[in-house]
Amino acid sequence: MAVLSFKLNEHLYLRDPQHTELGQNIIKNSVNLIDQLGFEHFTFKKLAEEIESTEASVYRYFENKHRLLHYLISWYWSWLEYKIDMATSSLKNPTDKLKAFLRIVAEEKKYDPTFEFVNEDALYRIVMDELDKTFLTKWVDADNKDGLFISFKSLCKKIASIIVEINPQYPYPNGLISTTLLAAKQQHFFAKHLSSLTNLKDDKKFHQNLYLFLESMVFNTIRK
Amino acid sequence: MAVLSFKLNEHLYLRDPQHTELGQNIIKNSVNLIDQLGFEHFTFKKLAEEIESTEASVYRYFENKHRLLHYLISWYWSWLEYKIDMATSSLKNPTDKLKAFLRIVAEEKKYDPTFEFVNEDALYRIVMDELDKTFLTKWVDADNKDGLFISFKSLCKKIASIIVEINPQYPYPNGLISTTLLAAKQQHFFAKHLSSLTNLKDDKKFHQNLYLFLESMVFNTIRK
DNA sequence: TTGCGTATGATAGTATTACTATTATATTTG
DNA sequence: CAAATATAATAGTAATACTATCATACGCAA
Repeated sequence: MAVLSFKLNEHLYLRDPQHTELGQNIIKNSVNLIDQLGFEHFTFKKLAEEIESTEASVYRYFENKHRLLHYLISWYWSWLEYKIDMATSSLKNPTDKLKAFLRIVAEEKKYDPTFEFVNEDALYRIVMDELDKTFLTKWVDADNKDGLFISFKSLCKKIASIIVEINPQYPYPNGLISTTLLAAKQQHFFAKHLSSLTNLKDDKKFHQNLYLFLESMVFNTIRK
Repeated sequence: MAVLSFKLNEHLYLRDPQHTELGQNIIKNSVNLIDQLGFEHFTFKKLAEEIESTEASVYRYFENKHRLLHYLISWYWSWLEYKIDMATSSLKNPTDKLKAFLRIVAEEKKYDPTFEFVNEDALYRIVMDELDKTFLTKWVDADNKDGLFISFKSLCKKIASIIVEINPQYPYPNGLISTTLLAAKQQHFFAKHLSSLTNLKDDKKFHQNLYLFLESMVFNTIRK
């Protein structure tokens, strides 16, 4: 079986976790632990206990837990971009491409056996709950210089260029896409926890309705 | 001079800070300190040093710093709703009302002498940087039960009802408004720190252009 | 086979944080 | 003046986010 992995920015880690067993264990179990405990209550100590290693060993892979979160979320965006590339490569019409993009953003994230050591639905929940913590810190600018956000930026840029294809006059393609990506996870969060802030319900039809919400917003906004 | 104050949910505090000098000092200086240090590096100890009081005294007003943040942000939403009420009360046409709302959301927040003990532009920066930390925690559901989010919900609800007036067929008024409110502060944040995620520049015309971005998104999305 | 480098484990230690508790003092109110 | 209440002063605790040191185990090259 072909093994697919993503090349992530080197500043995300001290030692590449994809190359060693301990590294893969760190990734796998940190996804599960952060999902369970929430990022604030997740510590390298607890992770070390879980994988029967030591705090010091984890610190040899990641400078701190914040960078580990960056790593996981970058992985998520790379994975999403990969899925979007697969879905759009055969399409010619930019409108179809944009729809395919929205469908993948809105769809349910399920465990994908292509990546044995990442639990995608847990990772999706982490993105939903913790994404903003990667940039809402005093280190944004430094992190940005280190290139920690390139996965997200790359995805945004790609979709923005599709919008430009559809309507070269629309002046805010990047803003609209970043808004759309963040709205997708916010609406899911609100459906779960603060239901009066959304009209979507956290039920079986959620992903379908989220798609309709995003589609109407994006296509109406950019039409000439 | 008339003194205006907002009635905020009682669960936000242990002792109402608006009633005492120490309380007002806590509010005033916590706004400035959080703005300077960021919420993570802000502590009650540092605040106590600043106001020449003690940690224990601050804890008599607020259960913890998280609730204090809730308090400040609830104050902000109440203030915004008040400004929107002022601006829209004389308007009959729901389209005009919605535009007035968007103008206030997008406009620059300046120091307003009506509220001597809150520095509104510092508070706006806090909202921009720290808002999401009020709900992205393991206590969302408990906090929600305590009513800590009513200021934000109340604002959302009010604006959503204007959308319903304009187009009763549009199915996602609440989702669109929560998206708009969050997009406003996200785009400002991106303009400042991650400029490739927006098409707006953090310059003098920022607020004007943010208005145009939001207006085109909202009005195009809801039109019949 | 020896020896070397590297990855990991074991253990200890530190400054800071987010509190809780207790007691003393000052101020307000009845 | 007495009683109630707010605040100050001080101490203490468990957890966190690291850093440092040393020992061991493993693979590989001479």
